[in-house]
Amino acid sequence: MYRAIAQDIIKSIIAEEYETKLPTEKVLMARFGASRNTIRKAIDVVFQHGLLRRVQGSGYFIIKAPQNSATVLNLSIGFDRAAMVAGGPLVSKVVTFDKVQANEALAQQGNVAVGDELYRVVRLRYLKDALYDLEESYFPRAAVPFLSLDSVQHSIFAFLREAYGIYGSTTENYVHQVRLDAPRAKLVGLPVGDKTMCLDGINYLANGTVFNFSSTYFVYEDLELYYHTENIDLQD
Amino acid sequence: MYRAIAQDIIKSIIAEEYETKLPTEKVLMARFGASRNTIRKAIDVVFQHGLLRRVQGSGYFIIKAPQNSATVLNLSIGFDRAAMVAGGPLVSKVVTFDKVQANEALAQQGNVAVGDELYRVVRLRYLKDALYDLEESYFPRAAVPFLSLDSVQHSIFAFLREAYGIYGSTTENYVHQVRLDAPRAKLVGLPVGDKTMCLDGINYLANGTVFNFSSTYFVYEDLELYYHTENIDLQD
DNA sequence: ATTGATTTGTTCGTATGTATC
DNA sequence: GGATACATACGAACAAATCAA
Repeated sequence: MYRAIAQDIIKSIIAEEYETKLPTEKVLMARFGASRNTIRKAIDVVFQHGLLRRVQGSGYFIIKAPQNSATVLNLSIGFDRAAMVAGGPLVSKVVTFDKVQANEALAQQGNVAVGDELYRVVRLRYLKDALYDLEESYFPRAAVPFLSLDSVQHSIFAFLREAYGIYGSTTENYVHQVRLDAPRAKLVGLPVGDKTMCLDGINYLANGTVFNFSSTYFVYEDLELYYHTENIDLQD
Repeated sequence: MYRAIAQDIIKSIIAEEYETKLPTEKVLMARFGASRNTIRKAIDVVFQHGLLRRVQGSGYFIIKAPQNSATVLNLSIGFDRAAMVAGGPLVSKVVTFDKVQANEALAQQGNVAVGDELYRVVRLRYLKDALYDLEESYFPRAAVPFLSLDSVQHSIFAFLREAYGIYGSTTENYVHQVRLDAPRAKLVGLPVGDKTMCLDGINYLANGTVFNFSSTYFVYEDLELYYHTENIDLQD
């Protein structure tokens, strides 16, 4: 229920139905026929997407800036979702699609056991003919029974959602800079040793198992990763 | 109440009082003498700090990895807080401390009006003699009445909290790569044009006004910015 | 393999506090 | 000061996933 309401509110924000503020909780309660607790839970979700700022006694204010764009990826809504609306869908060119066994390094990176069987998908992704990123993605077979070449050419997450009802619940993200090695540099057309912004992510199912982990090397010019945090006053 | 409980739970996690799981809600209710809703609200806070993964029917599992360290900044707990425990306090060398008026670019960056009076603090920060970052920070005088040179040499946020009860409620963060211009390159000792990871942040008070915005250029080797997201299933 | 107990997830109602207008 | 609007807290009930007997 609160998910649907949140979804609805987010759509309204994107459609710019509200100028600067959300309607009051009271109004939303009437509109959606839900209790105050449910409305507030829904607003929490919208807030966590980085779309709101709240002021007690005044209201919920819409944040204009982080609207997902070609150069701003709102990671608060999840990388997969962010990448889907970044000024048009990304086009994937599959470089590698095979199965590998997790070695020490991969096991460490993906929080899985050494020897686990993994689908490996390496893709170059383009936004309107401009190279956007290089994505090296792994899917443990224990969690993902089957991946087709076709699914891998489009949105893998969308495929998993539709085919298996697999949906990520939490993601751990690490942003850092990496000096490109020769093979990767060649793939993205940058000099060897170039400092590139990289997002490492681990995606968990609701039951706590890893169904995906990946490294994404960003090439696109002037790209910004946006996210939003709430600072609760934990006086110590 | 839920803040204090959250604080307590976080301390316990850091002190490694729990092995892999949190006690059940029932136990926590008894321990803190609070209702289930309040306990769950507190756990939400801990969760948003990126310290937990939750599994319905099973429990709350502690995430080991993102423990703040010298090379991992957990931004889910707020940059200021993360920087304070990054393997020892950072030592600041103040480069500039003065008052300026917001020009077009600053007004844009900080979501303030052109002409607003700003404290400007530029600092180099070190971790055990190694340069950690270059921080260019601005504090609108409308929100921050006074800053002393002394306060600026230590944790400014701690000073604001203690002196004025000023506490940030939400932060908007943008991570990107910047090619260093000559003055900045000289300050940090990197080549001009070097691609450097930069964190732009805007900090808001609970009443919605900006009390700080900043750009932080990271120099420290192998630094990773960590954050944690929850992906709510908004089926569309 | 089914059942039953445990544990977290969702939703309602209600009351009171606090900041803003 | 009064009305409005968001924040916090308690109690209760049922749903859904997990786990152990």
